[in-house]
Amino acid sequence: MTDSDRLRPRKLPRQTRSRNTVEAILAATSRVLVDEGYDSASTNRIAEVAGVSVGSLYQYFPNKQSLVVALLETHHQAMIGVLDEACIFERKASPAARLDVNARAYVEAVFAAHRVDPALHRILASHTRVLHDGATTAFEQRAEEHAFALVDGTSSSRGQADPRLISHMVRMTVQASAESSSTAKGTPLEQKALRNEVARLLVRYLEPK
Amino acid sequence: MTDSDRLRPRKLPRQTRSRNTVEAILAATSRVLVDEGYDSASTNRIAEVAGVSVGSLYQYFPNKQSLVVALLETHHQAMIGVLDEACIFERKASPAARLDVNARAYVEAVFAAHRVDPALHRILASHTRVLHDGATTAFEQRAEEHAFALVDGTSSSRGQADPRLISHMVRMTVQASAESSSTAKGTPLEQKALRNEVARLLVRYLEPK
Amino acid sequence: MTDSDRLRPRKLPRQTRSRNTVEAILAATSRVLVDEGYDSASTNRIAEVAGVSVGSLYQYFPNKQSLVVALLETHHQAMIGVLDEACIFERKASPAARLDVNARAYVEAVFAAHRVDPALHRILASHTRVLHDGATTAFEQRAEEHAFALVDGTSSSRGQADPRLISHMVRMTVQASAESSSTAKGTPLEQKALRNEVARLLVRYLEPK
Amino acid sequence: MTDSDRLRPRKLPRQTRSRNTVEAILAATSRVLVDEGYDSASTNRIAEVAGVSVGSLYQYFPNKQSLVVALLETHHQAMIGVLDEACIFERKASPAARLDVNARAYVEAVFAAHRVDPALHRILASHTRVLHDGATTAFEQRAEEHAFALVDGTSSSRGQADPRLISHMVRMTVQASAESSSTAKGTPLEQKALRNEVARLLVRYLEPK
DNA sequence: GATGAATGAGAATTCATTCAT
DNA sequence: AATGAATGAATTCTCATTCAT
Repeated sequence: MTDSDRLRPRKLPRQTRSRNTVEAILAATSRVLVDEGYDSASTNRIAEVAGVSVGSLYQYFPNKQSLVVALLETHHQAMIGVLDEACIFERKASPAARLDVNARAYVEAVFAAHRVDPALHRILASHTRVLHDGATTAFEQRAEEHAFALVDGTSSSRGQADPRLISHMVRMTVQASAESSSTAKGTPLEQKALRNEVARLLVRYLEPK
Repeated sequence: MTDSDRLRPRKLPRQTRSRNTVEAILAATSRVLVDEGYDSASTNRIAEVAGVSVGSLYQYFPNKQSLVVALLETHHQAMIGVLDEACIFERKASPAARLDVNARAYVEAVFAAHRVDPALHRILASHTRVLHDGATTAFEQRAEEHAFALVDGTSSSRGQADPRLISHMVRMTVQASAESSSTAKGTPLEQKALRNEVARLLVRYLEPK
Repeated sequence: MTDSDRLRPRKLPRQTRSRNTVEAILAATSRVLVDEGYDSASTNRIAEVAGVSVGSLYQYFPNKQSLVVALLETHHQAMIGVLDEACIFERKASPAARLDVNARAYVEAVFAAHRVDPALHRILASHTRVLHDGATTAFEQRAEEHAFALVDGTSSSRGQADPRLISHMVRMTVQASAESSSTAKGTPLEQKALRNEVARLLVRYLEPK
Repeated sequence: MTDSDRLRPRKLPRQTRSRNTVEAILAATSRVLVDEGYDSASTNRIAEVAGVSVGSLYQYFPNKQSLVVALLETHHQAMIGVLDEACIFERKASPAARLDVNARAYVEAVFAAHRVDPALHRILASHTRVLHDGATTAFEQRAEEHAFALVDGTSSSRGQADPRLISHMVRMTVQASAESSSTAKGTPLEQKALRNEVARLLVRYLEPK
C-alpha cells in the first residue's frame, strides 16, 4: 500500500446503492464542514447527517482526511468547470480592445468560479494550505494557464518580463480579490466595483506603454 | 463575563516572575505550533515545553484559543513594527520618481514583514480565517493604511477611482505575493525577481496615463 | 441448538464446488493467521484472501471461532498422520537395543509432526490454551498413546511407577523440546544435537537400573 | 522516542496518590485478565475495575500492551523471587545423595514458583509467546541458571554432553510439568506423585552410569 | 501562586455479523 | 447459493480543563 493510498477512497462503489451512499457521505461532509466547522466535523457526525452508519463511511474512505481530499477534488473540478466555460478569449479584435475584453472576461471567470460554494471553499482553502503545505492547487494551476493565455495574446509580454512570472502575478492578484470578495459582505454594487477595478489593474499592468 | 472575555488573557501578569511565565508559555506555543503542527499542540504539551505546569498555564489563559489569539496579536504587532519601520515614503521628488521609489519601498516593507517568523505566520494565517471568519487583521489594516499613503501621494488617484478601493487592491496584491513567496521555496534570485515584478505592477497600476 | 454447535461448521459441503469453497476458506484462514497475525485476521480479510464473499464464509462457519477450531482439527489430524506414520516400534530385538531404537523413533516422530506448518502451529497452540482452557489436545492424546506403547515395551515399567504417569512424562518432555525447537532458530546441527539429547534422556529415564 | 518506549510505562508516579493509582491499575489488569479473559480486557473495563478514569490509566501506560508487559515483569519477578529462595543446593554430601536432594529441591522450587498466581500465569504465558515471538523469558533464563548449577554439581556432566544443553533439557522438562500441573486439576496426591516422578527422571538423567 | 494528578466526554476506527438483492 | 453493502457496538486513545494539595 503506497503512502498516498492513505488519502484515496478505499474502493469504488459498484452498485447503485453504494454510489448513493458515497454521494450522501460527501454531501454530508460538505454540510457539516460548513455548518459546524472543521473541528466539530467528526466522522460519526458526518455519517449521522448522511443517514448511514459510520461503518459504511469507512467502507469507502480510509480516514477523515480522505473525505476532505475527495471533497476538495470535487470542489476544484467544479470550480475549474466554471472557469473553463467562462474563460473564452477574443482573438480577433485590435490588441487594445482585445486586452480590455479579455482581462474583463478573466476576472469575471475567476470570480464566477469562486461563487461555487464559497462557504465550503473558505474552509477547504484554509485546510488545504495545511495539508498540501502551500503547494499549488489544481484550480490554481488551471487559472494560471488561462492567465498565460491572456498574457500571451498581449504585446506587452514582449521584451518585458518572463511571461510565466506575469501570468503568476495575474493569477494571484485576481484570486486574492476573488477570495476576499467571497468572504466579505460587500453590496452587489461594491462587488461590481471591485471586479471593475481588478480588470482595470490588469489592463494597466498588461497594456504596452 | 462578556463573550469576548473567552479569548482574552485571564489576568495581567504584574510581577516579573509571572511576566516571564507568560512569555515562556507564548514562546512554547509558537514552538509547538510550528514544530508539531496545530493539531498536536495540546495545552499539556505547551505547558511541558514552557517548563510550567498546566495549572499555571490556565492561570493566565482561560482556554486554548486564547493562547492562539494572544500569539496572533504578538505576531501581528511584530509584523506591524517591521512594516512601519520600513514604510517611509519619499515626499519631495518628482511625482514619477516618487511613485517609483515608494512603490518599491512598500513592496519591500510588506515582504520584510512577512519574513517575521514565516512558519508561524503560515499556521496562524490559516487558522485566523477560521477564527475571525475572514475579517481583516490588524496587520492588514495597517498595511492598507500605508497603501493609502502611497496611493494618496499619487496623481493617478485623482478623478479615477475610490482611493480606498485602490489602496485595497494594492494591499491585497502585494500581500498575496508576499504570502506565496514566504511559502514557496524560490531561490533568492527568483524572490528578488518577484518583488521587482510586484513593484512594476504597482507602478503601472498607479502611474497617470 | 446445543452449545457446542457454536463451534461446529454449519453444514457439510456436499457438492464439489462447495467443498472447494470450504477448503479455500480454511487455507486462507491459515495464511492470514500466519502472515498477518491473530488479531489482524478478520473474517472479511479471510474471505477476501479466499476469493469468496463474507456471506459465503458465514454459510459454512457460524462465527470466527469455528474457523479456528476447524483449522485446529485439520492441523492436528495432519500432525497425527505424520506421527502415526513415523511411530513404528521395533518389537523383536533385545530389550536394551529395542529401547534405544524406539526412543529415538519416538523423538523423531514427534519432532517430524512438529514440522507440519510450525508457524501455524505456534499461533494455534497459544490460542488453544485460551480456548480449550488447557485441556489435552487430540495430538497430545495420540502422542501419549504412542509414549505408552514405548514405555509398555520396557521392563522398567514393572514395579516402578504408574506407566500412565511415565508415558505422560515422556510425552511432555519430548513435546516441550519439539515445541521449543520449532520456535528457536538453531542450526540444523544444533537441532540434531537436541534430538539426540532428548533420546538419551528417554533412554536413561526408561532403562532398567 | 525509541521503539521499545512503546511498551514502557509513560512516567513514574511521584506522589503517593499516583503510586496508589498505578498499583490499582495493575491489580485491576490482573483481575480482569483472569476473570474475563484477554479479549474482554478493555482498557475502559480495567480503569473501571481499578476505580480510576481511563485518562489516568493512559497517564501511566501508553497503551494496552504496556499494561500487560508491566504485569508480566512484576509476575516474573515474583516467580523468580520464589525460585531463588527455594533453590538452595546442597554442596557437601556425597555426589549421589547430593543429586537426589538437589534434583528434588529444583523440582519443588520450580513448581512453587508456578504456584504464584497460576491463573494469571497461564494467560500471560500464552500471550508472551505472541509478543516475544518465542524468546526466553526472564524466569526461564533464571530457571536455566539454577539448572546449570544443579547439573554442574554432578559428575555426569563430564565427558557426556554440553552442560548448557543438559541444563536446557532439565529446565524445559521441569517447566513443562509444572505448567501442565498448574493447569490440570489433579488431586494433591497426584500432584505430589508428579513431582516425585519428575525428580526421579532428573536423577536418572543426570546420575553417572 | 504553583503543581500535576485526575477527569471523562468524545474522537477515530474496526470488525463480526446480517440481510436485501 | 452467492454476493457485498450495511450495520453499530465496542475499542483504543486524546486532550481541554479542574481541583486537591
